[in-house]
Amino acid sequence: MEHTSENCRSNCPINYVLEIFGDKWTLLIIRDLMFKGKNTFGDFLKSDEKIATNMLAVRLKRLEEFEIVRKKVDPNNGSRQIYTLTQKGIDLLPIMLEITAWSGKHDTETNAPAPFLKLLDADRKTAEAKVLAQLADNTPR
Amino acid sequence: MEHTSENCRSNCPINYVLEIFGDKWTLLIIRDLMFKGKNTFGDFLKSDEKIATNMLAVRLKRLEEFEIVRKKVDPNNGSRQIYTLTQKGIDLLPIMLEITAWSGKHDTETNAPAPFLKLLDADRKTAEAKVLAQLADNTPR
DNA sequence: GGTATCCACTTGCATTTTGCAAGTTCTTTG
DNA sequence: CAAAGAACTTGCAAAATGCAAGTGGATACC
Repeated sequence: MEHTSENCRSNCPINYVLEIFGDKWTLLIIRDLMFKGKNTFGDFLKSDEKIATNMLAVRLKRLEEFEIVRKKVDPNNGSRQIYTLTQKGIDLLPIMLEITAWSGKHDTETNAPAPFLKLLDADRKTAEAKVLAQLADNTPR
Repeated sequence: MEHTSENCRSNCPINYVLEIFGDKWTLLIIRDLMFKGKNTFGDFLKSDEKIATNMLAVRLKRLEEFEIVRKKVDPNNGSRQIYTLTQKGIDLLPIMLEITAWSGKHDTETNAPAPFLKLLDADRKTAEAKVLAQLADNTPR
């Protein structure tokens, strides 16, 4: 999806991510792909926040259009689609980690694991590498 | 504003920020406060994205409720309110910088200044300090 | 090979949120 | 004391969201 004067409000970098992620659902899909090892429509549906099927379908389509997510038929099961992050999607990791750190600091009820928050605070780069390694692990080749 | 089981979908850290910033406008106000030296209702209205007055009023109220923004009557002009970031708001800076870097990399049309993107890429901490210094400068005491 | 089941959507419709235009109130300024 | 500036508020149409039910293409089971 292109980002032209007809369909965008400005070329501000903050606005650019708002035009993609400025809703209550899209970023949850990224979270599930990035941290939870989820990669099918059914997986995303099972998350705590209970996205509806129509919302999920529209959001996945948009993420494909922006080339943040790619889908392929599961070679082991032709009725199953497998979603994966593109490099552009993987590049969101630092944003996701900063968000996690901020919520970890300011939300008293956060369920972010304390050891991970500690690692984040101590050494952002190691935390990043850890998530990337885990991502590579459960990504089907 | 509290974050209880009645008004929140989960205690996931990503979800926590979505419940506050999961719309197309709220983060633009933070941007204006953080990077553009804006601090009044009228200032925010003038931004490129053209937020409507009712949206802006509701968003500012919410940001106050979450203690991300504070308002005070301008001592030099009693009909003017001055909005400032709380510490919780200032703590959003790393998120904002990662967003800027991501958009700078992936949006070919971005208007983020190239020298700043370069600095961000080379040295996140210095970039952060620069913005903080500039913020302290134009914050009325 | 026919039936049931799983999975990924699609559709229809009620509810909520957004967007726009036009006030209103309060305060300062001349 | 009248006019103008600033910060909202209100009303209403249009769009987005949320929920429930339905569809269509694999695969699995007998």
